[in-house]
Amino acid sequence: MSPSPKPLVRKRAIAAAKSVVKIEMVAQMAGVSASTVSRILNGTAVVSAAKKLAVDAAIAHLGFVPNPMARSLAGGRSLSVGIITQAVDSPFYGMAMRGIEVQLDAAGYSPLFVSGHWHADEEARCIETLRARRVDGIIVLTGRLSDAALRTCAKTLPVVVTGRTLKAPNLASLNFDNFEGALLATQHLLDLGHRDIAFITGDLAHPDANERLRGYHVAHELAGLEVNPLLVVPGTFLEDSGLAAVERLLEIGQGFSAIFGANDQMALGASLALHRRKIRVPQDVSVVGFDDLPLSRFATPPLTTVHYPANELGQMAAAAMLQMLRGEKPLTAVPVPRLVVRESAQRFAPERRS
Amino acid sequence: MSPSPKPLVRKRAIAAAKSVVKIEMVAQMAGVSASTVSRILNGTAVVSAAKKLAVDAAIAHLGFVPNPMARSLAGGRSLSVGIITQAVDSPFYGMAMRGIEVQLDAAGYSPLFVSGHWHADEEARCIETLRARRVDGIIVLTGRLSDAALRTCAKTLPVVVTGRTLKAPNLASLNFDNFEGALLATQHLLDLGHRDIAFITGDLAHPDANERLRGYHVAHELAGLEVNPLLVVPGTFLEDSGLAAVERLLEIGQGFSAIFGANDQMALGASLALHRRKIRVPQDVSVVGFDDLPLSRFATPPLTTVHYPANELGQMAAAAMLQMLRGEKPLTAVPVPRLVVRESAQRFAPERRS
DNA sequence: CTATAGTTTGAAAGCGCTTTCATAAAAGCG
DNA sequence: CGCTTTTATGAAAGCGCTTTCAAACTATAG
Repeated sequence: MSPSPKPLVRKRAIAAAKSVVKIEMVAQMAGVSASTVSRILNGTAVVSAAKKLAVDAAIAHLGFVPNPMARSLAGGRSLSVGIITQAVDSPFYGMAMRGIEVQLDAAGYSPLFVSGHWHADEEARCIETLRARRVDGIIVLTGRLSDAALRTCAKTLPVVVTGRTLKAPNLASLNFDNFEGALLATQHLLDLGHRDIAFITGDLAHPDANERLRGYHVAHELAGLEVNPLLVVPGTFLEDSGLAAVERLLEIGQGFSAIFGANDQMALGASLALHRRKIRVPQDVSVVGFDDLPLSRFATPPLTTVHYPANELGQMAAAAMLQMLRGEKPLTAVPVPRLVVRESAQRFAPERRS
Repeated sequence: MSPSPKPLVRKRAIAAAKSVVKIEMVAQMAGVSASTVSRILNGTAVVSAAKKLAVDAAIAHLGFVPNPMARSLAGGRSLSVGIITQAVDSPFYGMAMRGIEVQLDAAGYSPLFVSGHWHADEEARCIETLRARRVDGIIVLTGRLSDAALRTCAKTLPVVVTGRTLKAPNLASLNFDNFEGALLATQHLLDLGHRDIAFITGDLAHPDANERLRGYHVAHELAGLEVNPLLVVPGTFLEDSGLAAVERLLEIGQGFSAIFGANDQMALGASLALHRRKIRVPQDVSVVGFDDLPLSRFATPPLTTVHYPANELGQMAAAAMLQMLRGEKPLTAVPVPRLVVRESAQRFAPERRS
């Protein structure tokens, strides 16, 4: 046993041929210590102007890019935030994701997208995944997670959630006013003279769906009208459920002059059902949707719908997250609903079919 | 200067109240060294069955989850792969992303999505971003990057690219047969008796767009027919360009009995233009698209289109990447195109408008 | 039985940063 | 002007893992 610890200067076999620039090299070139470079990089302390200049030059010259893994490990933050979306392949969530991406990127954070597919337990698993990846915060786009679960999550990480209103420490909620939107849409139809307005609900396990339903009801109330319960048909937010809903309505012989779908996808499905029965939109029946998907503008006919500012909402969610991460109080104002009038709804004309 | 290095045992202030389980704690509980735990975690070496059992138990008991940052830093791999997509908010890329996500996840890798927005230089910047994040590989979904740029990139990282055929070391390309798909669609229209088939091209800066155009041409050739160049109208892959294309055709009085849009979005735009002019689809004019977007099934009328297996393609791209990462030769077989016949195209009936 | 090759295991050296602690230099004060 | 307070800077200790190296065993043979 040789007590003299021989200076084992060995090299990792892994390090690829092209060695990346490290902070130490920058330090050396600028004639300062690594600590100083780090301080400049993070703005953690005051550094003399001269040294800052030298370091900046060295960084530029060497093309140094700090290794995020090392930073995270040492700094205790990962500079990434997890996004729980419901479906990466949904146009709707896609827009929100885009908004988030833009904001986060500007602040040097990376988004980590995972999808929960509308399952509370899958979302819970997503949270675990994200936690394992050591994200600095989590943005939940709507979803089925219970309020309690979110609160618990917020105990250890800042959380931003959309699609519900929830007050809790370390948690911000951005809720688009679905009620107001549905109110607007229903009133539009009412204003056009429609009295028998069918409503295809979304999945009622979902707060959004309930709020939209409520808007439909309240619009009637405000107009002093009764809602015919037979005109309210359940849907799932998917196209085929809109189609099925209309077929059911037609089957039971329930008359209606307009349809309000709780989202565009169902409204489009409903349109197709009407088309199949040779019922014209909007001449025979008016159709209104909710969400304003990009494609709705180009539907046949272009769909009148409530604009859902998914992109802005995403941006705001990200902004709120960044604020929380900086220890500020997050802003939670959201854009107000706006009806986009296109061609799928027109004034009620009595000479329609039953 | 005291030469005796006093044993500074200080604690980080950062470490939150709830300390996470570390590998050392597992080691201690299992009565082995951290090295052994690591070896079991990674399967890097043979470990006696007894110890493995003890360690597994300890891991389960403590709920230990290795810190990916530390792993990456020490191991030299980040266990993440970068995906350059063109638009996170596109239904089309969304499906591919979903496919990628699934595959990667199963292998313990994380996807890192960035979008290039159809700009070569923006994509180049994306590559830098990803490289800075130390991804282990890059998947490029189509895009405008030059072949040369991709080859260069492949020198330092495994690359998988879709939407083009490219042979290079350390690079796999998965190319869906757009030509064959367009051939199928055009032949379908030809078989239905159509002779004046308008074609709305995609953005021709794009290989896919060219291949689809070629399919349109070759289908005519094979049928011994001439293509009327006036029937080929440029588009951009976006809905409004499909609409504009049809309007142009109508304006110059060019007769046609069918339209083949280089993607569904344009085909849908075209349908709307027809609808506006009171031209019925498919009675007056047949319309065929390409891509088979989820919504196309519910268009009015449901769109006949070429199915683009975006999800499968995404899965395959991810699978190929994982194979490369493991040092295997990647499989690059892709699904063959398939025409989905729905209701927007029907047999040519001469009693149509010009 | 002792020498030799083959296995399993642990100690310790990093991976590339951040941050603490200590020190040297600069500044303030009587 | 000596002495205390305040900066600016550097040395070095981790962050939580992986991996090398060598030591401790075990099995195989001479």
